[in-house]
Amino acid sequence: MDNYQGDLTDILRASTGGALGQPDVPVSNWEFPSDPMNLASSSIMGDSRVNAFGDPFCNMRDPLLHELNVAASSYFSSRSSADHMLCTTSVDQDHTSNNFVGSNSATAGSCSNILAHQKVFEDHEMHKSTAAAATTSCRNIFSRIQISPTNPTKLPVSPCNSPVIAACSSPRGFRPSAMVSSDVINVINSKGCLIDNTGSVQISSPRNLGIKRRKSQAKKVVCIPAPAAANSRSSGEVVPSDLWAWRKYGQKPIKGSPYPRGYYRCSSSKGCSARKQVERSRNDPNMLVITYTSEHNHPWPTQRNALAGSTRSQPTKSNAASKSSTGAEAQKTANTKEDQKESSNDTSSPTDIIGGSSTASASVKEESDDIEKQMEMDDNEFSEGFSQSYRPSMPGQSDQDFFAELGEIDADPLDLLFTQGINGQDQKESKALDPFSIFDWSEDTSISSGEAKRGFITRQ
DNA sequence: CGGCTTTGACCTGCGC
DNA sequence: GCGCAGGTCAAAGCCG
Repeated sequence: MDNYQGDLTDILRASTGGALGQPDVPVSNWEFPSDPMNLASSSIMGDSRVNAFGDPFCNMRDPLLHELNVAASSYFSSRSSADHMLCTTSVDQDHTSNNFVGSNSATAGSCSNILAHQKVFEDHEMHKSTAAAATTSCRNIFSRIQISPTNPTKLPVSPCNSPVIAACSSPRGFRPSAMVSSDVINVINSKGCLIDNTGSVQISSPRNLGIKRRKSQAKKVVCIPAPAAANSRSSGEVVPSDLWAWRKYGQKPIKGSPYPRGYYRCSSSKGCSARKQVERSRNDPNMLVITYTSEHNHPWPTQRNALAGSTRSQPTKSNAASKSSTGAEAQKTANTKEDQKESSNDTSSPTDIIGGSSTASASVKEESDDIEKQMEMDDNEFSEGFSQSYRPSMPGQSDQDFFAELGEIDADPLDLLFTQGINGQDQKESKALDPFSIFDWSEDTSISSGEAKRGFITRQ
């Protein structure tokens, strides 16, 4: 949990200490859109290419990214949470990582969720979008901070090599990009997501460029707070879990980084080429940089057992260590709870899907080895890189419920997921539970799966 | 027994 | 061509 505290700290401190560069923005000024999901709908996200090439699973969303969206949904159910969210936009650069005091755990959780979205920012997609698109995307709570396609020169000198990030202000409550100072950007870069000089996410490194070109694979990079110890492995490596089953097949020390990089491949389905790399940010050990490579060639695992091992949060040796205090049953319980938590992510919680803890804030970023080259890439190529989108779970739960379920989850969230989300049934029911159509992820909605996904993704 | 992690060895691409 | 670094393989062992 400690790993998350810093994020929450950032949020709360920012909320109470005055928004960085925007201390005078009344929270009340920020208005909720009538349709929260439309917030996530930007012209950037409006690209239908994702579904254009017949990917059978194109309607599915990346569970991780989905969770981010869901978090927003949950967040929207709480005005107070929104307030905190607003604050997160102005993260204090002077934040410290571990001094958070959660006076309101529920709020803090929501806040973290919000932060997760706040830290979601786009990369190259913004470059491919027009300024108008950027403006539109500002409606997206997730993209309030985005890569600016227009004024890269104003970028702060960030340790990160990440593309230009510009504040994307809400047309209603937020000021224009000026509201987000370079400090904020720096914070986001340095803490939220270190798209900096860390190995796999490094953009400017000739070697990495070469590797990327060599691999010629689309990648998406997700930065999240390091999950709590519950997910830690014997090596101390924390591996966020998502709906996919990942099997670790390698680990390598990365030059220049004190933290090794773990290599995982999807084990949900044989033959699935999806892979991910997990490493800690060398600039912020509390942050994990997860690089997803390739794509799943199968739908979400429909049963949790399909993820066997994926949630083996305390495997083997580490388990033994864990058992020393709690015994095998404790481990079993831990795993079960983790599964539950992950499952709960399917339904309402974004927080755990990534971090297995209740305060996962995430930054989702995608990179390309070369923006210009990326720009040159045709749509088809792009789609091949991330053609797959995933159908999200349809929680229909309030964030309050979510927090309640963090403690005990009885129902199988996956059931909810597939009854509401995938089967597309009970839409009325979902509607009732989702007055804002938050969970209406049908392609016909203003925010298609591709939109939702592309809102956070570019290619690498 | 199946699936997982661990970890050293091997492979590959790139820069010099 | 060599060395480096990242990425992958596969054997060994653990766990439920």
